[in-house]
Amino acid sequence: MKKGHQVTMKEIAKKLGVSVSTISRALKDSPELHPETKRKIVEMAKEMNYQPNLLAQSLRISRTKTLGVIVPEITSHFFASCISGIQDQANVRGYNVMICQSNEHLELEIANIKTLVASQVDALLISLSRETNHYEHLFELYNREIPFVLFDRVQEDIPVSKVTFNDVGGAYQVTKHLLEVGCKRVMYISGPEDLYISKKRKEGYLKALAEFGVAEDPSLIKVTDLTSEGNIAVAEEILQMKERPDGVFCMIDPVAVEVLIHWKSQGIKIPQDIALAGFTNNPTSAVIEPPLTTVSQPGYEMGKLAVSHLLDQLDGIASDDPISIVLETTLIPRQSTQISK
Amino acid sequence: MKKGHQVTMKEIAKKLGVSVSTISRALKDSPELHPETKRKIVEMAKEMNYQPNLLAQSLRISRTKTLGVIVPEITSHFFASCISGIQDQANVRGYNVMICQSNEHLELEIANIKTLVASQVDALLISLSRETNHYEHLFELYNREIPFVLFDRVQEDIPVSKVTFNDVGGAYQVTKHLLEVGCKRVMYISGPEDLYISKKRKEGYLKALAEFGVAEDPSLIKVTDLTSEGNIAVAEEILQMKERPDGVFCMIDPVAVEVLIHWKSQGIKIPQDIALAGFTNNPTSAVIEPPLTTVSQPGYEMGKLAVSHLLDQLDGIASDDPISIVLETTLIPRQSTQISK
DNA sequence: CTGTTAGCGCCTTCAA
DNA sequence: TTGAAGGCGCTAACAG
Repeated sequence: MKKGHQVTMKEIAKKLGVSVSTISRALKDSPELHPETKRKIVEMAKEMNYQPNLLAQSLRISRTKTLGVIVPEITSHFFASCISGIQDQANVRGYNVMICQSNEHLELEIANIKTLVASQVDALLISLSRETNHYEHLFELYNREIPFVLFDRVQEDIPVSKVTFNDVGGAYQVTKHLLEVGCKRVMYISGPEDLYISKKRKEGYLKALAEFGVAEDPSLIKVTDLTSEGNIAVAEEILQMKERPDGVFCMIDPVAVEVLIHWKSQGIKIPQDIALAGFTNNPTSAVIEPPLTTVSQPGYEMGKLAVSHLLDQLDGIASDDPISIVLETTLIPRQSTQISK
Repeated sequence: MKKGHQVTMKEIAKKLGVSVSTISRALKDSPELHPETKRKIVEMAKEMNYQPNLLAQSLRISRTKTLGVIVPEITSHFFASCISGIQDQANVRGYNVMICQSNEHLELEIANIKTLVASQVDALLISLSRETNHYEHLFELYNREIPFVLFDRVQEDIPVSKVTFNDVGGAYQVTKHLLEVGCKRVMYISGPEDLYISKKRKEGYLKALAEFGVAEDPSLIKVTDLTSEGNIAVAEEILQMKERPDGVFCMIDPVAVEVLIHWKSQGIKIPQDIALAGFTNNPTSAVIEPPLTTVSQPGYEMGKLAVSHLLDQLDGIASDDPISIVLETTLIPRQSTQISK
């Protein structure tokens, strides 16, 4: 199959017996042009169904008005929300968006960056993959002076703007909530320990404990690799403990969901035996039984803000100096922590 | 902020004292070239960190190796899966992807098409918005000979290839299942009646009834506008019926989920009082209480297949004659229809 | 084996 | 008020 022919300025020019530059001027409503000529050209363009070739335009002005986006996973509801916010805001500002997913692989992340750069996107928005443990590709972007921002999964040492959630605050809120409903032994189930959010949420967890005068207990911090098997293994491990926790805060909702299902299958009552909370506010968490207490992160807002700031920088409205934008999270208390005493 | 400069062939040429065409040839590994020259050029290109400008390349060869995708909603898990499949398969075949969402609006759908066409995508994959009730924009694409395929939300009269699920079959499966577990009065909750899937799933529903010798009963077909309010209104309506159904098949999972939640809040036991089933197999449906019987649609596979076929057509491997690819669905029986007698 | 030339579609001086 | 010329970065036919 071959693509049909697109009308070009040249053809309009020939048809009307004028030069291509006149067409160009007429179509961008240049004032220095006879109104009558302009009218005729605009009319003819419409009649011939002329559509400007963005490729040629971009090549000429060396700007594509396109942003590149890299996320770990499109199928994650959270990242889908971010993308949605990015797109909407980009469109508002007259930009298009090219989206790639890294599938949580460093290698793909690097390949995606390369593709997007080759496609001459004006700037990038990146959320790092779980595998990303070195950052040369990002420093290279920086050195090549290709504007970009990091969002959600960020790396602190890269000198670009970052948009994140107040992870410490969110984890603090939820831990505090567990303590307030009466939990005495609150556990934190963390993801891989080198992940940014693992660290930040642990920080919030410890902060709440400290505030309530509860001593840190290493046996009350478990680590999962975030796979289903890993999550369920941790859930089972907890059941085997001599002294079980009476409240558990999972770093992310999917872990909490799998723990909850496993425990229910073992006859554990939630929240009576163990209260359980997550973080992210996935759609699933609201409908599971019992509904899961969690912390909501406005992904759509995050996407919008990231684009706004990035374009402000591009347009010179905002300074090029990197800033850190921190979005607040909201505790969503549900039945999984509603201990009636 | 201004974007940093990108190295061009011209610069490599000047540095090495050869012509630009020689550079071009070396970089695409042309055989008619002195190996030594080639070596030097490739080396220098790497040293200068040369990256080809896809824009210029595309303009020259008038092919972008980019596909445009339009979906109603990225945040829907099903469409996210499709996108994921589209991207993966496109990458395998050396294509990039630009994604747009219509947010279920016809106007945005039209605007998206325009943008993607202006960006010179080689072809499009489109899933129609709910609002789309006329099809001039698609016929225009067709007339302009821009290759495209429709997937999931299709319109039958457009002479292009379509990828769909066997909706009739899926609805038949799930209705039959309800009848087999002992339901006597099976209801179908439909979406807006002009939607393709509303019609097709009704067809499957009726087919199963007929096969079981059950007469069609108009009072056992309800229509929702698919909003939360609409869904809950229908749920409540059913409770008010003198003769309630004992089994209900909802056109899509989200409807079933909202019905289920409303009924539970009213003290209805599922499946004992009324058995309930959906269609789509959203992640939510597996964790709700009771887990929802539904029909799974492999979105990722759909995306992959749509791209494969489209690119086969583009590459002349497949005929340009439109075909219809129909994917089979799978019944996922869960507790919401597990009536123990 | 390599350079010259021409042009993809568009925009923008510079002249007229 | 309009046209001619040059060039964005790259490829490809045509000469040598």
